[in-house]
Amino acid sequence: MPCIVTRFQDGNSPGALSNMKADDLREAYLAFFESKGCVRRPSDVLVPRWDPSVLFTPAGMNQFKDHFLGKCKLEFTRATTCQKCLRTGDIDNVGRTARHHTFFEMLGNFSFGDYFKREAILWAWEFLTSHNWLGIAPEKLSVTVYEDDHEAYTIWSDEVGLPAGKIMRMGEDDNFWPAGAPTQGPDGVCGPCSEIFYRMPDGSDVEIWNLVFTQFNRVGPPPGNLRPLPSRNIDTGMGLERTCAMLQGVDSNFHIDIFKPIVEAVADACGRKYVAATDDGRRMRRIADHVRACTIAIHENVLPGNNEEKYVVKRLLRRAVLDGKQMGMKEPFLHHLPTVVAEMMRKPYPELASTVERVATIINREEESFLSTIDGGLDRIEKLFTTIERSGAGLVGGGDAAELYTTYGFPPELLETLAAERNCAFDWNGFRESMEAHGQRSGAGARAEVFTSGPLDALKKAMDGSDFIGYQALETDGKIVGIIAQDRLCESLREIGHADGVTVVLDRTSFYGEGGGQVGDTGWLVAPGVRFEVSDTKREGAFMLHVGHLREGTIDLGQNVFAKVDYSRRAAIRRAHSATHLVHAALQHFLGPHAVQQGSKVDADLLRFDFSHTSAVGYDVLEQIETMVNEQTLAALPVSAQLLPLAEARNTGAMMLFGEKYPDVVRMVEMGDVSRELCGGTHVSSTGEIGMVRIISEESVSSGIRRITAVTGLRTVERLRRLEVALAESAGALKVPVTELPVRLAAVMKELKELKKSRGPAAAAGFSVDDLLAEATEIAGIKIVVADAGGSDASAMRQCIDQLRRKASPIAILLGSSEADKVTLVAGISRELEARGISAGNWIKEPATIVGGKGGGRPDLAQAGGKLVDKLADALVVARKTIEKLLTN
RNA sequence: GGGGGAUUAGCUCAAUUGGGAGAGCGUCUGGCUGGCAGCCAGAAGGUCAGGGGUUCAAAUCCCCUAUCCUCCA
Repeated sequence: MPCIVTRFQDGNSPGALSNMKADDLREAYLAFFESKGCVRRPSDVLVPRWDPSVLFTPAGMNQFKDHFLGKCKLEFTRATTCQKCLRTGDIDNVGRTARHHTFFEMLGNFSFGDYFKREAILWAWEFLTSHNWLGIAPEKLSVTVYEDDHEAYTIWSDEVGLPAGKIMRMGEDDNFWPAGAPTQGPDGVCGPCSEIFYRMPDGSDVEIWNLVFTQFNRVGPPPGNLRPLPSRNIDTGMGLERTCAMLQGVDSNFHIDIFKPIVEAVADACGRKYVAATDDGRRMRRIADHVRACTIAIHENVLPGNNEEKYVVKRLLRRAVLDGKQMGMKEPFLHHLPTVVAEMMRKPYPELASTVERVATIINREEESFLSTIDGGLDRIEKLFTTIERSGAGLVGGGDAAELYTTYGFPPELLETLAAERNCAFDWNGFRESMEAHGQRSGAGARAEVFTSGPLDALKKAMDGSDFIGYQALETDGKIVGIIAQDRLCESLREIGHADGVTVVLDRTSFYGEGGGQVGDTGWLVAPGVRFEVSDTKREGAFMLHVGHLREGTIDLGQNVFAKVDYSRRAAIRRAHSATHLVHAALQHFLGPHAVQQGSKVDADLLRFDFSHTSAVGYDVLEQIETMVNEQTLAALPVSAQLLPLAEARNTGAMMLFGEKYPDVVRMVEMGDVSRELCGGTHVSSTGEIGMVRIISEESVSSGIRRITAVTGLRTVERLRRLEVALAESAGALKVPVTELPVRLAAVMKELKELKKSRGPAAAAGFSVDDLLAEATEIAGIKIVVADAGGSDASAMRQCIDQLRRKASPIAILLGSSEADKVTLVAGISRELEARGISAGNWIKEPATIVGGKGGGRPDLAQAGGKLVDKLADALVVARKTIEKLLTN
């Protein structure tokens, strides 16, 4: 692939190491802070699934939340990272401005109760200005501090030596984190910050570095609500892209060495030239940004979808497709771009290369799906335009546009373009109002706090977690270290028969908490005179939470109990979990390496396994997979688990999931030489224990993801038995051997159908059309049939009328039938009578009232009904009189 | 998590105020035919997503469930 070298004018170079490449800046920053004692940590994943309060990693500090709160044991108190981040708050500005992105990288250094303001400020200054590092001319830099933060001000002025004119004091909206926290909230840790700005060649000041000094705990509204924290933290961030732009002397982040080639690849894919200051230039930058974000998100297995982070990816992709469409692109083109993104990111994130093909496929699919959504909306839009033209309004209403958008996903920008082609205006204000209303209706979801807190926080400070010994033992002594009822920590539990589950935490347990797809254990916590039934086990951090009900006695904090896992259930879960690994391996073998796990649920002798695959897995392949898995269970392969460093596990080729962040030491589960997977779950010791594995279904669960459900062990036996009984009973009923059931059944069905067909609808009701015709009376050459059709239903009578009309026109027919508590009448007349102004609908009205009902229909056929079953005969008499009168007039 | 929409023949989709379930393509049969989606005639093919309700009558109105699409968080 072409590597485009961006050249810069020397006149713009800010210092000694000008024109520094992004890769070099990243390395320099991390190396510098390493030299200050910070531990270099890898970037956290872009999608932190462990953190429910955010969809994407928004900042470098995210992976250190627990460190900041002292919620975990600190193995280091200084750290530095280059973090992949994604934010959508400023999405509308992306492409329009020089500095806004969705995806970006943030360089940061962090202190957890270690160094504070002085070091953070001095080091930042050193890194920026020292000729050993960036060597930026000091006169180009200025800073801000929070208005009350005299400490920071003094460091900047006295120690760094910045003149007063270069230090601005700003209010809480600009220089506090979270913004406006002192007066507006939220409660919790917060602090002033200090920002460093660079004077660009055009005279504007660009913020390149933010130093956050978290030193307060906010408690309620002011005054006096900011309490000093015992341990103060440093959280800093320097935007990689904008700092690069500064160093490389380019006017936009999109023109730095790792970004410009992506923008130009977009231009190539669109077959036109990139000209920065045009609408298309803006579109290309936006596409480049969005594709960069999506490439990495999809790499982490976040596929475009309908909620949460999946929806963000979808929205980004669709915006990019739309931009292409607005530039005249008719075919998918985005999928050419991930390769370029991976190449630009090769140094820091080499793993992107391994999934780039898959990413491209997924992007292509989403492009196609969006294009077909647009196609689907087009005929709807035609209808809209015809009504607009008819009304002569010359305006596409905002409400209509919003409906098209929210219901059918048709983008308003495109609608505006189409409207313009027909000389129609577009009501953007109305559109925004309608969207506002839609937002109101949807209801704003409660936003999770940045730092969540719960009843376990105190426990987390006191200990690392429960000691889990459930891999080896299913029974153990343990001490109760926490009791949580109604979301609150309690000293004891005395009430028997409480409705809501209570959570018990032990210092040591054999109970496996739900995780890794495996369901939680059940069982008992017992002590003399005490029985606590555990109905589920969950986990939070390293704590196992035994959820259940007290059945006997009382329990207290500090008490010792004996924890007994339900043995046979756990054995069944083990079987299913080990079978899952075999199924996973077999899928990869038969479908290819793309068929990676997307999620799973492992229950007692039941497993559900989701994996990436774009089409249905054929029956024959399923059969092969099932056979392979059963061969492996019959071979009774040894299963072992061992702890080893992550790097070592990676070298063994163990199955690892992209986008998962693994701890430094991982647990690797091996089954013979057929499966090697990182897994924290519980497993059999030989695959022979699994018993027979049967795949019972294969289905689509969302686009690009298939689901296999299978049973193991005793459940397979039960299932087979149940099916056999059903088969045997069916065969018995048809009096054939089981093996001949399909043939016989087909024959019976065929016979039944032919039988039904050979008898007409009238015959089914016990009379014939010919009989009716024979009983017909005649007035003025027109036949009249009025008859009781027994128990026929309305449909049979209709067909009967049709036959009569075909056989003997002109004719007027009215049939009635009765069931237990219901009378149905159907009347029909032939076309000639209809032409004379006679209406079946009018005819049927009077008889209908006789049976206590009403009815109507079309002139040539009408239907009515009533409740008075014994009046049917009367109704028929009336019907005959009525039609005779109508015909003689 | 919430809002809107959809679900009808193998496929793509129609069906006015509630009143007889349709078309095109595909399939099958027969006939015609020197072409680019050949033409003509005929036939088969339906749990109108499932369940409940309103009504004399429901594909159509109401409620519930499932699945899919879509917007928002």
